[in-house]
Amino acid sequence: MRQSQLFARTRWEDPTEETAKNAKLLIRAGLVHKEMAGVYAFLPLGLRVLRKIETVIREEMNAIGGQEVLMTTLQNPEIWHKTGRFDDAVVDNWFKTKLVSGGELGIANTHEEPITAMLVHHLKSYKDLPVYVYQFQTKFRNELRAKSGIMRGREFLMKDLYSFSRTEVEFHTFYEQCAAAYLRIFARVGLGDHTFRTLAAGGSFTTGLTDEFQTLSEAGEDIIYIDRSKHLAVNKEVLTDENLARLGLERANLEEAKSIEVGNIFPLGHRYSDALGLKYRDESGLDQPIYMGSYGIGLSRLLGTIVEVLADDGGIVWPASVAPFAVHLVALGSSEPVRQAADQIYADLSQAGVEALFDDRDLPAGEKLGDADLLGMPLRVIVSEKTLAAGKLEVKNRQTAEIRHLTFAELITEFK
RNA sequence: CGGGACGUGGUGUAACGGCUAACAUUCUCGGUUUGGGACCGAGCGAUUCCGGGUUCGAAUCCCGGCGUCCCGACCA
Repeated sequence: MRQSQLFARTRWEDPTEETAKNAKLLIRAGLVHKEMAGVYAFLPLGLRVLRKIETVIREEMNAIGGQEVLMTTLQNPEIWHKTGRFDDAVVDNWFKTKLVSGGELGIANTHEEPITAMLVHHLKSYKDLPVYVYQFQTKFRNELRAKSGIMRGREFLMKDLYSFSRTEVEFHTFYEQCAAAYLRIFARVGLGDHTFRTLAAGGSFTTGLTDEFQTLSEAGEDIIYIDRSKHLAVNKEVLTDENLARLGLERANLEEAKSIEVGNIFPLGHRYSDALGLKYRDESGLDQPIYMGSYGIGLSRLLGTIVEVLADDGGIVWPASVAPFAVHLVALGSSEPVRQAADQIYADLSQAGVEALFDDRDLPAGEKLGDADLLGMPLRVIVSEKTLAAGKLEVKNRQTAEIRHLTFAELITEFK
């Protein structure tokens, strides 16, 4: 993409109304637009990151047998009455609206009920199970207080998967598969070293313990105790000797840290399947309850977490897996030879299938280099009088700041 | 929801109760310039968040509302 065509402009100064690092950088870089507190729109570059995160998650969910669907935002209250969760006293952060005819509707804040109710029409026999259904969908939650920029919004994109198993044992097998998939996802988006599977309390969904995936960051809302060698952690809320023993951890090896909850997985048991009448017929012709689990990752929060954790003083640092573009091609100077050479390299990169953002703007070098740092593509490739004279491109790694001088052919091999 | 801070061109700031609300930047036009937020010149851009009050006079003081951020509570 030619940067001269990109409508979203960068800003040099921090927006005064944001204090969170993720919001300051994402707004300055022109990746998001704040609509109101806790509500952020994604601009072209931000959307590209979101789509790449989505792709990573989709690949991992498909690999463990997930089937993707897209449920609705408008929700039928009848279904929710069956679990008692339409009541504002039970779920206090509903957004609701009304039909012209007067009937009340829910606006999706989660999807256990509709997915379970939908599957009543499709799951009948033990032969149909297990089934794993997931989606990428916007959730709306009427938070008392939106905060931390993009991290805790009233509207946000989430991947939610629901598992439907015949037995608790079958459920547990999948639960562990999903936990492993989650660790792969966080590793692939560049947060592997910073993210810990963490034992936590179940909240109002379930009585038992659950697992969270927590990324170490001062911007986090949680306090966890981590064992770095075992790469496991315990949330402060369930830090007991019994739980430590369960995980094979010892207090002496634990380190306290603030963290961001980037994902969670938990057993739902029969709670929703019973309430909504979802059951299956077993081999002997008897009806049996379906054992459910729920598995969530907030994509927009994950995007914000990547910014929080990996950014440096110069701006955002994207891992290659989720960067808007693999290469930021920057032409310095507007002389005809530089222009032509840069155009040619841009065309050649496209030809080679390398996604490049081409800064073809007629701006002073400092501004273009500053933007390149702020936007944070993994590789910055400079074309200038200097590089033309040397006959090689200057290639800078955004994360390590390493500078190399490569021919185009050498550069291309990086992407094979 | 309790507490606190704040609200002035697109952005960032300034202005004792008193002149045409100032400066920088962005943007437009012309010229120059190109390796770390260039230069010169000329322009455009504001109902000072909204409503009410005090006053000869309000961006400024008072009341109410709305909004934004922060702390706490809450967090499927």
